[in-house]
Amino acid sequence: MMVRLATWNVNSLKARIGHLTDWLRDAKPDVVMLQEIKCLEEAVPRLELEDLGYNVAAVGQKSYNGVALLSRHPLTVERRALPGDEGDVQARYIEGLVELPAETSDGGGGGAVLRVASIYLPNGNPVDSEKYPYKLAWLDRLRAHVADLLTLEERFVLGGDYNIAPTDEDVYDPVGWRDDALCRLESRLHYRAVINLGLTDAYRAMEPQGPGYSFWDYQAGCWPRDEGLRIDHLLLSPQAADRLKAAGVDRGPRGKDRPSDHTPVWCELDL
DNA sequence: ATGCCAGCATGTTGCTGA
Repeated sequence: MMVRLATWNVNSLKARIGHLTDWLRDAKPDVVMLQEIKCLEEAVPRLELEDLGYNVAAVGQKSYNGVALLSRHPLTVERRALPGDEGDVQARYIEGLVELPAETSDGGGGGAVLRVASIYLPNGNPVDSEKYPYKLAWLDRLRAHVADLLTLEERFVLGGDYNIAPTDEDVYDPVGWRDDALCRLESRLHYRAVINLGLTDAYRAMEPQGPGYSFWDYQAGCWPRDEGLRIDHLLLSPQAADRLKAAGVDRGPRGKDRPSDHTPVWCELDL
């Protein structure tokens, strides 16, 4: 069974609900990780999503941040925050289990399970503010949690806006962005420490040459000039990466009227 | 060196984002 997953920073779920439902009807993903829903959990337009066949789980926050999971299959929430700092109140992490239909079982008798998470990693700018150490600490906490998850030897997909362009190939102007929190070496080293535990970047694994931009600033005509960055990623456990069949970026939603500044990144797993 | 755009709340201006 082919399972389609996608991650999309919608930059306000309320403002983007029309684009989101249009895209869900077109792309028909099984699981979607959303970021920057910018609303409380009770303000999520649940019925419009459920009408399209999705189960919905969200961790919300007024005005800022906020993450959600959508799944066409049964969904249970495992975590509503990234472990490692009880004092961190920003809504940036939700983790759940998706129960796939029983006929996709690999022999265990029951249905197969896929663990998924939606991640909104701190931006970190400006780098001389307290926001930058918060970003690096968040990456360290993520590394510790991924290390724990890997001991389970499960299939999992951690999708989200990582606010990291992993290499210069992922930036339209690497020199201009060299000292930015999304690109600077210290950020990349902390991110690579997560990847190097054994995760696979789905897009880069399938498209070694493609620019794969997923974000274009609203300003300065970045979209028409294709001046983008690849900062939204689907990171796969080894057991999920073994099943990776395709990955890509869907630029369609970024070209619409009143778009998010990000566009969906997707992958397909044969589970 | 700054603003460029967009969304939101503290709302007709300021904060935040990337």
